[in-house]
Amino acid sequence: MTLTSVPMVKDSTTQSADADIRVAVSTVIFALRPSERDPERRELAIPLVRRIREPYGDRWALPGGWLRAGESLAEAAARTLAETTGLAPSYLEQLYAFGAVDRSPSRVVSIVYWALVRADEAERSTPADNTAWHSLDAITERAGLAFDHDEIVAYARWRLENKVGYSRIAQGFLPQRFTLAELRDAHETITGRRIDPANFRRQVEATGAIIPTKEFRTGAHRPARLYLTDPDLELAERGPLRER
Amino acid sequence: MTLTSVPMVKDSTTQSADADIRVAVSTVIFALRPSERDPERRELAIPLVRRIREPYGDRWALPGGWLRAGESLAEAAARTLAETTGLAPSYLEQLYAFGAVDRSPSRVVSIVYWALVRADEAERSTPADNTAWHSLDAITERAGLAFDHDEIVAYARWRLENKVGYSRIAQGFLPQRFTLAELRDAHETITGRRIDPANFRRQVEATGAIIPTKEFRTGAHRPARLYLTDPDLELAERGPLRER
DNA sequence: GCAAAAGTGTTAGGGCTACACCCATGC
DNA sequence: GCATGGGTGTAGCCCTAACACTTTTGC
Repeated sequence: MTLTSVPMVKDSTTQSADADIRVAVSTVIFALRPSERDPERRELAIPLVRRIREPYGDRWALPGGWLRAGESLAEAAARTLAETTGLAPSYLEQLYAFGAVDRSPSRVVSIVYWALVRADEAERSTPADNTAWHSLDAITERAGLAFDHDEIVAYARWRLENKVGYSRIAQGFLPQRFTLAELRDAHETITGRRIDPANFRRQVEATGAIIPTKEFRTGAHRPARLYLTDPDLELAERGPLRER
Repeated sequence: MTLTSVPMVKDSTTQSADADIRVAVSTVIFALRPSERDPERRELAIPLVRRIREPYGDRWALPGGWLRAGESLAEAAARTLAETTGLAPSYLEQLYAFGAVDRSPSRVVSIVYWALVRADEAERSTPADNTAWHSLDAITERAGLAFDHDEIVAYARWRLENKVGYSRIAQGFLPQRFTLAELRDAHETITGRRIDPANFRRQVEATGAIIPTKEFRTGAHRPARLYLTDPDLELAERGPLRER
């Protein structure tokens, strides 16, 4: 990355910005995808982009780019999401702003977002060049991502895992119509814990977050009722923020 | 935060960041202070700085400043906190990155932190010039802060109110030694709800977040035992993040 | 003694967990 | 019919809210 000398404007009465601090936006894009070892099981995965320049040339990194003058932070996140996966997110939330001095050779502040995409869309998506889905477990085991992206991914995973416990975001992984078993499976693979099907059903029904249909999914056993996500409810409480 | 007119510099050597996006750091610094109307009661308050330049000249704004090349985001927040109040925070956490295109005449991304300072320190502090404590209720009623700072303050208050319900942060408002009534009063003024003293006592004791001493605070009635904050416990769970 | 806050005891209700049990389907 | 997941019932446990009651002080 080239450091261009930008005229420092020192206001005599105030310290102004150091002009060589740049703003990037990156996104951790979660999907539930069939595991490669056992295609019957699903696992958390995110798309990564292989870097072609220094620093960290040839390493995998989070999709992202420089913030442009005319776009907001969330717009920049949605843009890079579309550029790398061709998808629109079912959920998008700011994760954190990372600004340690030594996180990059030049001074970069990264505003990181995290997003969910639906399982069916993620499978049909055609990732951009140099982009591939990576299992979260593999990333965590092997580490070695560019910059501080290993830490960022770990933090995003922690946030997802927490939030799935007190919100409806798990529904952001599922297609429009889904069974309770699919929703439960999403919870189980995200948290890594077994959930009692009976109790899960009652808890989810009590929240009113899902709408029963009259359709059933037929399979090897007793047909399971299909549900819809209530479109009037946010997947997670956002408080007084009005982003976008 | 002061906005000076800086020459637009377009970086021509790389199609990289638009060089005229600048990074500021601001902080919402909460304290519990005696109410002006009724000094027996305490209320939430934050220090604000009166702007002396356009835009928003003469308006009140959150303390902050430009991010400097050699400091991290949290360091910048702690620095402006010390500059405006002369205090060190008992708790400091990143709130959110605000980056709407039109939030300032020039393009500014503000990384906002929120902090707590202890009541006894806040009363002894000598705010910097053009700086004064403002009751949160008054800010919310009157609105009229510079930039999008009304929204930022509202969001910070929401975060504080939520977090006090599932963490120990209320202790960040209190001096080293405090009574259970003082801790309960902090909870009550933050949430605006009455709390049963008996139940509150048991719940707090059960968490092990406070250490009973052998001292008592004597007053008009039966003396109350003094407690200490357990220094080995964080005031709030921070997950895998290792800021600073 | 009286008022008021500090502190303890007790009980009812709700939610969660574990698990027994019935239902509907494909094979 | 049998295996299996879909779906219902239920009892114990813990946490919480509500509130009665005792203790200790200043006045």
